Amino acid sequence: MKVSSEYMQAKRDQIARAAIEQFSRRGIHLTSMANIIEASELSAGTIYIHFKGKNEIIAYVARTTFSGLFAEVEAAVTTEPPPRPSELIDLITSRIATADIPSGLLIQVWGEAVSNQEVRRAANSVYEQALDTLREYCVAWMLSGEGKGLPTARREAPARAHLMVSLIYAQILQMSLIDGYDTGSLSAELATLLDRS
Amino acid sequence: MKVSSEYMQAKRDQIARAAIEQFSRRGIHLTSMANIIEASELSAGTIYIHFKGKNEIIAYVARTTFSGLFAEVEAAVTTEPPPRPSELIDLITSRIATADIPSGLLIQVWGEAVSNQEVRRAANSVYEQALDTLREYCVAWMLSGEGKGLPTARREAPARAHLMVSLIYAQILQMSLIDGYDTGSLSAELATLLDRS
Amino acid sequence: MKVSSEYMQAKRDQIARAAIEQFSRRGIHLTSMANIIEASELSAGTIYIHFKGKNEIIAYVARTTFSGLFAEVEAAVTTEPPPRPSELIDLITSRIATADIPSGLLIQVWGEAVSNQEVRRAANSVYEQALDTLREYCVAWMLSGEGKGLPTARREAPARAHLMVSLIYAQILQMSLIDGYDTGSLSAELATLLDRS
Amino acid sequence: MKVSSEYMQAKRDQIARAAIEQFSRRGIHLTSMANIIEASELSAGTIYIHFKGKNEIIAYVARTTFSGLFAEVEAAVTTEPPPRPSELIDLITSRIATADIPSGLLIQVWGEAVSNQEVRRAANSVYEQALDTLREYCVAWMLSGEGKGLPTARREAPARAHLMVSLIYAQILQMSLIDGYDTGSLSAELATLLDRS
DNA sequence: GATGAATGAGAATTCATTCAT
DNA sequence: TATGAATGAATTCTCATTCAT
Repeated sequence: MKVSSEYMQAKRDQIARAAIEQFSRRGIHLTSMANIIEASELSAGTIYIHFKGKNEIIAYVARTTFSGLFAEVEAAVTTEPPPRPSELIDLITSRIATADIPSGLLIQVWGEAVSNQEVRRAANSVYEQALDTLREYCVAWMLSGEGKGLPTARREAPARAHLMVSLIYAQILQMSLIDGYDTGSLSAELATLLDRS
Repeated sequence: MKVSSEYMQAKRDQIARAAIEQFSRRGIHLTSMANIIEASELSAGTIYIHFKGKNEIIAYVARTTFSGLFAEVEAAVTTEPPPRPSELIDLITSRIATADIPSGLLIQVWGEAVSNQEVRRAANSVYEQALDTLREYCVAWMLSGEGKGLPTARREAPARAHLMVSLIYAQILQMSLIDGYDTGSLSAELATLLDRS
Repeated sequence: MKVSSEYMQAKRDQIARAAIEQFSRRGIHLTSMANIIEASELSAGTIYIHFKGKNEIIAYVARTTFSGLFAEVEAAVTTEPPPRPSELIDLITSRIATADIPSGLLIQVWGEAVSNQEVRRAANSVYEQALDTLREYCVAWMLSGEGKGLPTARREAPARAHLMVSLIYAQILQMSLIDGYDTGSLSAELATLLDRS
Repeated sequence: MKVSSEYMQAKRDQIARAAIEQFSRRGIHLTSMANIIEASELSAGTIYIHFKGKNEIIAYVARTTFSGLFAEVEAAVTTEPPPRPSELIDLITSRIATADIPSGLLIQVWGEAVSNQEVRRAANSVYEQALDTLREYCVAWMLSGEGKGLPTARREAPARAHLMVSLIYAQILQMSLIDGYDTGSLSAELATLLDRS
């Protein structure tokens, strides 16, 4: 029974969606395969046709989660007109808060990365990509928003991008961890620090 | 064979130390009770005399880990002479990097907090304490380091403290997560942003 | 690998048979799941597909045991030609002695009923059924065997049925408990007391 | 530290009382040594000074329970003036119902006797004693109550005693097992059958 | 004799994975 | 490909018993 690879990919996503839902609700390691099987409305055997095992699902979900994060970063930097740095952080933060990838999962996956090499590699890879993307954004912003010259911009952009990544990660962390956390309470401060136009 | 409560506390710590070591190495949920039993050099029964079960160990380790984090924050703000804000973040970060509580455990525990109410409460509680402590530090710094008046300091301190907590958490996250991460690469930037003396 | 519900029921019975055998030999609570697993020639996991746990097995075995007892009562009262009361007790007693449900298990299950609500309910339910069945038998016997009128029969049957249940239970008890017990030694006496035809 | 044997016996009884209470409430095998230790207000070590282990406690409790039963039988047959047979059964039944040995424990101990040789021997021994005592009572009753001659009485007493034991055991069984059981509902019937004075 | 922390074998149960249909 | 009953090693936890104090 030959099936299209679209079909296979759709099944993988169906399983991944179920896993994501269960992982965020119960915790990655408190979610059993039985939980995923039930939530996906598939059978045990079918899951194992599409994934080699639970570890592969975890790795896939981790990559999906990181992709989601990176997609928001990229969407934010390409917004027109270009947002100011503080607006960009707000934008990313608020989009992640409402994304179909629960932000609680991000922290869990970071925790997983500590002892799981495959997940760790994915976390590093996404981190580098985000840093690169924000570096380019910072160069552009310094040129047009702050009126700096290209050499100056290139020199200062890495540190600025690093700061922005840090603030984004910190917002995600606090958003998922702190009950009643107000994302906005950092925004005003960031505006005065980052948006020197 | 009556023993003192110090003895009992020492046993708890012996077990907790073993758990911390195993949790950081293997991951919290990939550590079995058997792993903790072996690492603690105690018997299964003894563990269960001192802890109700694995969940209680996790919660205790989480609280210990958070206490360790808070202890570094407090040690840093009481350093003499008072460090500048960027120095304070450096100080906390570097102390955590070398503390007996592995920083990888902190991230895992944050991940655990997503689905474990008890751990979550502890995470929130430590966060509030750290914020309070940093707020006081910021007021003091603005008065003496920036020459601001008390009303101004009081008004601006919360946002500044929030920013500092965010940066500390972000540093911990990157330190544990990003291979070859250079803590110092953020320091210079922070100095220009935070230390307006 | 979809299977019929008859197949599932057959598995339950296979497990129950193994449990019954082990329970009678070792005692209910001295039988471990490992004993049942081995005797059933199934795996641990399979047992737990078919029963929620040991308690469910105990309850199922209790119900099975009581059903077996009631089946003998019912078989005896419908014997043709209708046996005299003392013959009926003999019949039930001797059938139970040779039934595939060991009579020792009955006593154990009665003991279990003291502290196990589910088993207790089953014991009460079977008792009531047996009493009802014997009451009908007594009415019929008084009408045809003793030549009494219907009102008299109806009035006297409950006490007679109660007496018969008591004697049946007492025989089972002594049969399982007393080494070298001779069931017959009560029969003659019962004949003179009960069979007033 | 030499102590009197009265002291030792008192400790044994203290432990046995705790065990009896726990056994009747929880079931013999669902009672842990820890339960007995707590209920007896002694320590684990002390229990093991006075009993070799749990099995010895069970055996001791079983013997105590059977002794209690036999004591009621004996008390009843020596009542003055001599009770009629049906009164005797009533008397024994009602005394057991209010004795400090819970009747539920009797059934459990009978259940235990199925797979525990020591308890079984005790059960048999008490049964024989009760039978002997009731045989003597029956002889006496037939002589004085029914006006029979000694040879007749001696010939008929065994069967009568057997019947009485059976009825006593049956009453205990139903009393402990059947919710809302009315002991009296058998009494009237027994009066007409047994008290042919 | 009394204590109670320590022991470790053994208990019940779970769960990722397989494979006959 | 899909199914879901079967597997059995691994897991968490308990408990009767011991022994140093």
